[in-house]
Amino acid sequence: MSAAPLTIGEAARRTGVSAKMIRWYEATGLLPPAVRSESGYRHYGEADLHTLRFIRRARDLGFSVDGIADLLALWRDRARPSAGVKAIAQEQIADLRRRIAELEGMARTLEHLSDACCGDDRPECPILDDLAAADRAPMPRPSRRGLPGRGPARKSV
Amino acid sequence: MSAAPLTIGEAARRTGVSAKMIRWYEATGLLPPAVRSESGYRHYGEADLHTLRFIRRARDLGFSVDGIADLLALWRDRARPSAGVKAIAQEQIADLRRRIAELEGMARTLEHLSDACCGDDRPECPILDDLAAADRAPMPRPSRRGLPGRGPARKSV
DNA sequence: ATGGGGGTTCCCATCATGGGAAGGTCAAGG
DNA sequence: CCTTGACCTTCCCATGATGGGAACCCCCAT
Repeated sequence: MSAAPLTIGEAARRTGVSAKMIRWYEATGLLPPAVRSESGYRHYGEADLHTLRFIRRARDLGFSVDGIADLLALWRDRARPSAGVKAIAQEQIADLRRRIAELEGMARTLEHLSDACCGDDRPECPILDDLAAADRAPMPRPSRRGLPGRGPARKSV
Repeated sequence: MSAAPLTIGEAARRTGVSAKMIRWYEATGLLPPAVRSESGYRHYGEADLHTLRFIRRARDLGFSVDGIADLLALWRDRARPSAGVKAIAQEQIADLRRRIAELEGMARTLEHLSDACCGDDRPECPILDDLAAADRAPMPRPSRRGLPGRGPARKSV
């Protein structure tokens, strides 16, 4: 057994987690410190690759790093009750549904406005009229809490 | 006319844009430098409030600050063709739809997994089994490009 | 032995937002 | 007049997950 230890770049290639992120996960405690060669290179074995793929998959399902830490702990505890895992998953689902609903609301509003705008050479524009409408209640901003949202924004719309 | 000039806090209260953000919008050029009193306090008039409400509304529709800058420019240009505005709105809609589809995919997958997990005292858990499945292709991460995603993440899942 | 590819650390940027410190200003009340 | 407290100013820092890049070290193959 004990396959040849892989360097971080190789581990990155095989798991789809970038070398940069592997280092970061280690620095922030999501991963235990990797074994080092004499010269300081990190080395990874099969078990590490497994963990990295787990992380990668969880990220793809939208879990935050904190959530993944919880999942990893449960994963390593072979006696865990599945109820705990299911609860985490359902919180995540609820979170996703909340975010979807928020975006859906925005999209629908914009679609209405866009449909009402003829989009030709003339300056009349219901979209701008809506944005500029002065009669909006200054609601206390529905608190953006709980919207991870991943990924840097596009450069410009 | 010329109503009494408002302080930044008052403007914030009336527009739903926090004082902090008003200063930041000014610092980054989204807003022109505000008029100052002798002692350095920023003062805002009706036109400024109007602009701030415009910004607030656009943020609520998910536009990035860059997008809002474009919209503001069009708004101020009374001769603009509405086509430009409509194009921006439709890009934004497409962006929202893309993000929704991504989240929807995650939610559906998780729902399948969650449904398959009995969530009791026993340790068997299809959710963890899926996350741990080793046979995943290390696809080059579907490039998170173009997903603004607003708002800081929740503290922990 | 030399070159190139890849490792290491450290710093910086993103995007929109809030928290907080240190210090100046203003209006109301004693 | 002076205090008090609310409000303003600027400046720095943190968030989350990610990438970019510099400066430097290491290892293997020609």
